[in-house]
This record gives sequence, C-alpha cells and structure tokens, in this order.
Amino acid sequence: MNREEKLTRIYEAALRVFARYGYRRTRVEDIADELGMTKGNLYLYVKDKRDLYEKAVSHGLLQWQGMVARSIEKIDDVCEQFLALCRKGYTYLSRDVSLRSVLINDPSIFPLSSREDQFAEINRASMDLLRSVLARGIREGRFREVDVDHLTELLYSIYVMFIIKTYVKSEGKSTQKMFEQGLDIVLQGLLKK
Amino acid sequence: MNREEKLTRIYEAALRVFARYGYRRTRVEDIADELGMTKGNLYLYVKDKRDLYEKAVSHGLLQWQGMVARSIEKIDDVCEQFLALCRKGYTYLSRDVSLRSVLINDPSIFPLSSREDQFAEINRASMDLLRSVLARGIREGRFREVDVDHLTELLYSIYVMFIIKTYVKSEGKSTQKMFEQGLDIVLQGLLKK
DNA sequence: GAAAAAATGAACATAATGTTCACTTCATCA
DNA sequence: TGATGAAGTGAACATTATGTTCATTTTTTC
Repeated sequence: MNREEKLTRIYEAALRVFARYGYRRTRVEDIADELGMTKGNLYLYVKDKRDLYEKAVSHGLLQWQGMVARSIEKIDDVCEQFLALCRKGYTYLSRDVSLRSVLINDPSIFPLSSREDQFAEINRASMDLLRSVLARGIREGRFREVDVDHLTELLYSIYVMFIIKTYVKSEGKSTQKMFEQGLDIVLQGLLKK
Repeated sequence: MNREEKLTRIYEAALRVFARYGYRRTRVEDIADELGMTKGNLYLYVKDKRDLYEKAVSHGLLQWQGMVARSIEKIDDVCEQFLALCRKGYTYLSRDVSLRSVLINDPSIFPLSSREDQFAEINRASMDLLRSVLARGIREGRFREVDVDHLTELLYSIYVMFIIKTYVKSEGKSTQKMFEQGLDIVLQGLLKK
C-alpha cells in the first residue's frame, strides 16, 4: 500500500470516528485505534488533529463530487443531465452515513457565505460542474441565454439550502417533495419555449 | 421542587447524557447543561462524577425493578405471575433507551459474578422478588419442592444472560425465541404434575 | 545484511475537565 | 421591608487527559 492509498484509508477511518463522536470528543488515539496503529505513527501522515479533520471531510466531499460527476458524464440530453446532476447531488448524503453525521455535528462545513468557507476550493469545483452543464444547455440552444455565473451561484445556494433542510434539520419527506417541485420549476424556467 | 424530586431530575438527565456519550466522553458540564444549571450547582447534589454515574444507573435500575414489581403484584395465579415477572423484566429494556445505551457502553453493570457487582443491593432486591414468587408457588402446592435459594440464583443468572445476549450483543430475534422456549421449559419443570 | 522506510511508545507541554468555594441571588417569613 | 437561610453562580485551582514530538526499534527493500 503506497502513501496515497494509506492516506485514503486514514481519512476514511477518521471520518467514521469523527462521525461517531464529533470533533471535540474524538481523540487522535481513537482514530489510530480504528486504523490499528499508534497515534505516533498517525502523526507521520497528518500535521495535527484539525488538519486530519479537514482532510477527512475534504476527502468525503470529493467522493461526493466524484460520484456525481461520473454519473452525469455520459448523459447526452442536457436536460436529463441537469436533472441527474441535481438529483444525484441531492440524494447522495442519504447513503454516506459518516459524512452526513459529520455535517450534522458541524454545519459550518456548508457555508452561509463563501467568505467563511473552509472548503471553498471543493465547492468551487462543484459549482464549476453545475456551470458547465448550464453553459452547455445555452450553447446547444436549449436553455435561455441567462447570466451563467449568477445563475450558478443562485442554484448552488438553493441546492445547499435543500441539503441542510433535508439532512441537518431532517425535515425529510416534505422537503424532498419541495425539491422535486423546485427542480421542475427551475428546469421549465431555463428552457427555451 | 424538593430535594428528592430534584435528585430524580438530575439522575434522569445524567442517564440521558451518559447514554449519549458514554462515561468517559461526558463532561460534568454536559449534564449541568442538560439540566440548565451550572456544574458548581450540580456539585451541591452529588459527590463527584463517578457518584453521579452510579446514582443515575441505580435510579434507572430501580425504575426497571419498580415497573416489574408493580405489574405483577395483582396477579392471582402464581404461574401467570411467574411468566409475567420473567417477560416484563426481559422486555423492559426495549423501551428504556437510555438505560439500554448505558448498559451497552458499560456491560460491567451486569456482573458475571456477584462478587464484583457494583449494584449488588439492587440485584439482591430483584432476586428477592423472583424468590418470593417461587416460594409462593411452592407454598400453594403448584411448584415442586425445590431448593428456592439455589433456583433463584440459577434463574436470575439465566435471565441476565438473556438480557446481555439480547440488548448488549443484540442477537435480537432468535434470542427472543430462545427466551420463550426456555421460559416454557422452566415453567413445565417447575410445575407439579 | 546494510540502508531506508515505517512504526513504536515514552516524554512533554498544554488544554480540558473535575472539584471547590467565596460570593451573589433568590425565596421565605417576621 | 429587610433579615436570614437556601440555592445558585462563576472564577480559581488541581489534576487528568490529550495533542504532539522524537529517540529508538522494527520492518521492508534491494
């Protein structure tokens, strides 16, 4: 196992433990135990506890992002692609138990303003994916010629709001309905008549 | 609210918090927060953290015991009473979420040997209840004339084993079947032909 | 079997937490 | 109302727990 694989293993173990106990209540040693190593050894791979947390969360967010990106890359119709992007992104957390728990314990992971975003780079990449789909729709003459950057920001904010409502505040069922309704409206609003 | 009621409130809050985080990871301040008081004030009611834990668990165990005792006291038929005692005792933890979690985190609450039993007094009282039902069955000529003390100890051990299997190791469904089977055999074994 | 890489565990500094207590606030009753 | 005791507070302190480092040992590589 090379260093990169080992780091992956470390981040995934760390995320599980942080999910179980929350940041403050997990000790570095808990994570070392989960990995079957000593904390001294763990420190050969990470700078400090905070760093480990951020890397573990980042890793989790990147998994999410990668899964969504892969699942839409081969979709020909740009409307279908847009719908898939939104739906896959939105439902992902229902499967990733650890990341969901961590998010519940630490809602600051999803920033209210991008100014205070610890994971700005990852969020930016997610927005880029969204932007590229919107741009494609316009380029292909399917979507109206709106301001892509502003729309990306708007839709991303709505998307984040839905995720928080659904998984952090767990207003489950009715929010999911709202999501589908909102998605329908947005797509209709986007389409050229 | 008098002192005793306040102590009850404290023990119940403490049990909830200990259930949530486990003994080591709960801070005295977490419990004070749950109660809406300062930890300084909490210390006017308990000696120290360990004491609070033991009192909280004791209180939980006594609730259990009291519930079972009340639910069988008015049963006329001693066989029915015996069955109810076993069943009520066995199923109680499926409802008491906090006590169950605490037990899962700290299985030493249920002792392997009565030598190392932190809650010996409570367990003794529970055994007394069982013993009194067995004695009544014999007195009324329904049960065979076995040695009551030894049988009490034996049945109590089996009972504890079932509780651990069911709630700590959560070997749920099949264990419940085993319990009903075992209960049937024991009752048949007890009855005079 | 020498050199490099990985891992250990003890040591240390610091932060977190348990515990105490002088002081403040609140309730009771003359 | 204001004296008196009970209840509660929050800062201070002692101790423990935990994060972090590093000299040493073990394992791997060639």
